[in-house]
Amino acid sequence: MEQSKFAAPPDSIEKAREIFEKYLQQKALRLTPQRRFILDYFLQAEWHLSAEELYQRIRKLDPNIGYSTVYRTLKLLGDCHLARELPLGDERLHFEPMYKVQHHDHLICKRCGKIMEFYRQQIEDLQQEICAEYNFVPTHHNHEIYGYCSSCKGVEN
Amino acid sequence: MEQSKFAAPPDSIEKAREIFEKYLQQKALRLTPQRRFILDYFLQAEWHLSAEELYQRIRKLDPNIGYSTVYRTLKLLGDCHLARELPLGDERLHFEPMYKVQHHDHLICKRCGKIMEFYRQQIEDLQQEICAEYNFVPTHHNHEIYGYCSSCKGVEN
DNA sequence: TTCGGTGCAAATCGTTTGCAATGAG
DNA sequence: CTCATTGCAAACGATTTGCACCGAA
Repeated sequence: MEQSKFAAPPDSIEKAREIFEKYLQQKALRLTPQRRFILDYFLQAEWHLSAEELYQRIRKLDPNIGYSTVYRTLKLLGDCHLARELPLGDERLHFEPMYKVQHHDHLICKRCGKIMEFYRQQIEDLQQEICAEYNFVPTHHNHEIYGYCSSCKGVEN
Repeated sequence: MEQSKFAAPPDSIEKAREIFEKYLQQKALRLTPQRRFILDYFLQAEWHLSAEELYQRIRKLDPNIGYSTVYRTLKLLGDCHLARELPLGDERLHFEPMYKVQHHDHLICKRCGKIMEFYRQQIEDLQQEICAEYNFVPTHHNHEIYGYCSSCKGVEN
């Protein structure tokens, strides 16, 4: 029974590292200092980041880590469910660390760009119900609601 | 009260044309043969299309319509809610004609690419409820569930 | 007659990839 | 030792834009 989406995220950095290391071993991949560094930095991020943002921040701490390594590592983290890819409406992909966070989806203001998080167990349950009907095994979902936040909804244009 | 998302889609090509023409007039934009042609072709599409697909099909019927005109017109159609932008997991954006179709969201198989449509009034209602809580005025949403369809769920890899 | 629209080619921009050097196991 | 990984720069692919001509209003 696949349940990656529904498994609780790791609640300690150590546990997350363990998941990553197991994943690498299983695929006969190597644990490099760069990968370890990116994992640690990413998991401690307070919020979702674009690859670019992550790269810029990491580069300040260690200028020897390249752009492509960040991209490649982010993909690995996605594969082992330590990162979640989020299409948040702009042209780039954002990544949300799956660490100590409860699953949630997003409300996005089209005017000021403000992003809020929401969660409804009922919606999660209904999705399960739908999947069962279609005989579909879900791994993850995207759910974003676009519109205008309280500060922007009256504003002209 | 904004309700673009919840307004019924036009149920005749004529009504859709009217919406488009009103929109253009209101913005002091011009109704060109290209725009008319793209509108008509797009609305009759049986399903969501990428800009590329739309361009290729239209080009067969009228080789004088350019790539950029398709993109620009699709954006206009999005603005007046005759097209809905869909991020379906691949690198490109798809556009779904909002014509005679009931609103729905998508189940996407990560292995074979099959796309199925689902709809649950309860989920729509819950979204409204969430927006009310956040004092947020929704215009539209994306909701895609990724996983494996019935034919793919047992398959190795 | 006036500007907005068009097609084309070039530019953008996020992301991916080829490659020679590096280093984890 | 081997072969996965790295950083860099070049490549890619979807989308956008500058521009000179065109044509809707």
